[in-house]
Amino acid sequence: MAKKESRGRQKIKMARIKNSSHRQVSFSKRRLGLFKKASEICTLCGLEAVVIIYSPGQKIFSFGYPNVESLIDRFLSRNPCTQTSDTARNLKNLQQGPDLRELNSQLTQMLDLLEDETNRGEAFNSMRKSSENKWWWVAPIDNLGLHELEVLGASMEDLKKSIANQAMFLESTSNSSVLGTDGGVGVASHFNLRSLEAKVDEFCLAHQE
Amino acid sequence: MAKKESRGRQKIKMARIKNSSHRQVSFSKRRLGLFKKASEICTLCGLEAVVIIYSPGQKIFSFGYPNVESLIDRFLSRNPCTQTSDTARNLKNLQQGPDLRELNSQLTQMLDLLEDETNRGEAFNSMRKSSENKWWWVAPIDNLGLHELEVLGASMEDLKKSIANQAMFLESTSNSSVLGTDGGVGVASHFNLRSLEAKVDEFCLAHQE
DNA sequence: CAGGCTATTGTTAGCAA
DNA sequence: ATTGCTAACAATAGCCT
Repeated sequence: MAKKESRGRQKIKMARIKNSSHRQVSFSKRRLGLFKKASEICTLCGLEAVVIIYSPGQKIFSFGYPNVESLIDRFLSRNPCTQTSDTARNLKNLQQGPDLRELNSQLTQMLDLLEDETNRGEAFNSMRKSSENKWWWVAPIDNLGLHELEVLGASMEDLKKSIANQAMFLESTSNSSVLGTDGGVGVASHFNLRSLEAKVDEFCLAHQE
Repeated sequence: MAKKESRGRQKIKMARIKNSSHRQVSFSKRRLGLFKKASEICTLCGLEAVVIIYSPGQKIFSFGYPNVESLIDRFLSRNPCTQTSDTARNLKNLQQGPDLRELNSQLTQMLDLLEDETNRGEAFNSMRKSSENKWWWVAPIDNLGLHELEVLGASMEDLKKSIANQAMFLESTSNSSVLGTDGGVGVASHFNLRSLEAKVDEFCLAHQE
């Protein structure tokens, strides 16, 4: 029995990771961690929060509870440091979330709950009551994976009755110059949290009409 | 030798904490934790991020690297789902950070570096090179503690030459109806990260003219 | 390149001040 | 309401598949 003893983490040095590959990995992992933390503080403390991450590339990752845009809007309204408030107010009127968002939010919930369910299979019972008025939301900066979204959305309907809580995170691409021309050509959308992706994928295929 | 064995955390249940007091404590701690995580991912991965938290009260806590508003602005610009983009563009022109911000940012850095310095006293040596083009910033939603800010700012100038890195977090109140009338009456501004507050306080008093 | 694994470091409830 | 402490939990860097 060989003993593996040097596989754990080492102390991290707080500086930009030089190795691009390692940096990317760290980013992926930590992004999820950050979003999870945000999710937790929202749930535990019953408050609203937004996290937006701009990757060096063209991707924007954002997480918001209950909704990214409304919170940003509120932030602008509350932030009259510049002449912003006026503009922000106008913004407010225009700012109404499409329906794609809602779908997405439900998707989000499902994915995460699915995880919990898979792992334990009963914790969601008590969640159901307290989470009906809460909606985790992951912002699609552009149109994002409308493709997969529809697929998932369909199968989701089946599950969403019994699950609702926590958060999941979604990536959206906004390659404004490479792939997106006018600002409406979302590309990639990955859903990952632990091993959820695989499970969800199964589910989707199974529930596809 | 009395053994204290039941003082650690227990498994947290992911639901809103009923006890308002506990919830507040948890919020304080977790908020710092979240900001720290955000700070870390920014530093390690060399990217930009924003975190905004809306407490149930009137307070808004926000953290942004390198700058909250510009990132939010960018978010809005990149998010043409509604007719927002137009408005956001206008917003862009108006949005220029005052100078108060800069002061604040420097403060921020100092505080954190101070911690590191206190703890180790030499790690900051290598930081200095790589952090010159990075500015951690904590957003004052209103005008925030202009009071303490000035006091700190003064003493800060003395230190800021030798320190620059990481992030610290600042709270700003936006009691728009209670204390603020027009949107220019910030009130509280606390700086905390571990035991920094005390140290900084000392420092400020020492350096006050 | 994404996921699984695990030793380690990091975070944080519960107390007490 | 924030901080220090400590022991539990949780996140994750380094590896490997």
